[in-house]
Amino acid sequence: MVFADVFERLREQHGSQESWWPAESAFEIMVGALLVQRTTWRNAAAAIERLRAGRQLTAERLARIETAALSKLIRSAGFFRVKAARLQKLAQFVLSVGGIDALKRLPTDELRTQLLELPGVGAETADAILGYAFERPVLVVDAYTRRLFTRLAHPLPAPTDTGLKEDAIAALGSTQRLNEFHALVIAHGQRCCSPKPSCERCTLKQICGWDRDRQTRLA
DNA sequence: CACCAGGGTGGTT
DNA sequence: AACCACCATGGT
Repeated sequence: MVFADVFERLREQHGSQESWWPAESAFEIMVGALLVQRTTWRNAAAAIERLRAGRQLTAERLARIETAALSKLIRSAGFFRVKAARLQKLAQFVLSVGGIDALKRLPTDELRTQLLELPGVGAETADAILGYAFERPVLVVDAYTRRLFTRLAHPLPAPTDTGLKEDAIAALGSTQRLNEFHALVIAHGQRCCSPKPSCERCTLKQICGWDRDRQTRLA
């Protein structure tokens, strides 16, 4: 109930979010999911464009390039040394299983388990890859999602990640709607509910939970 | 100048 | 299980 309601109201406020994660292949989305960690999409996209321009945006090339050379290409995404090593592990993994097409045939649970074994792939990145690269019906729970639903629940306890995922899948159903929901939550978090002042500028305060706030720190 | 961005990991209490 | 430091660039 809550999810479908929030979804509609976020859409009213921010508009539909189609093709929010632009990419030309599933592999490119996997690369982007690692590069965007704790950075802006702008900086991650610049790194992807440098990889593309250098013709390194394939599993074959990323698996073979020197780590130092790779880290220079992705410099703009930050944490470039750790991310370079992680990208190479990802590329090697894709090659070892027989390519992206082999991964597309795996059941969602099994695919998720294998993704989580990769260095640098935690719950959020795994779900982003599942949802956007492989179009599986999952919810990406990130810091924006937790903040929003913690505020909505206030003063009740914050919902758990697994609870949010189950409810979202039950309420929204399709991969397309789940992905758009995630995009809407981020658009809302970026344009409206900033971390610190807690929704001073929000035009739909009911969504942020600002109107039910009791001077408590909600971030 | 401080703060933040579409996290994950390893170590400490 | 809850914290903590660390990774590092680029925009505001």
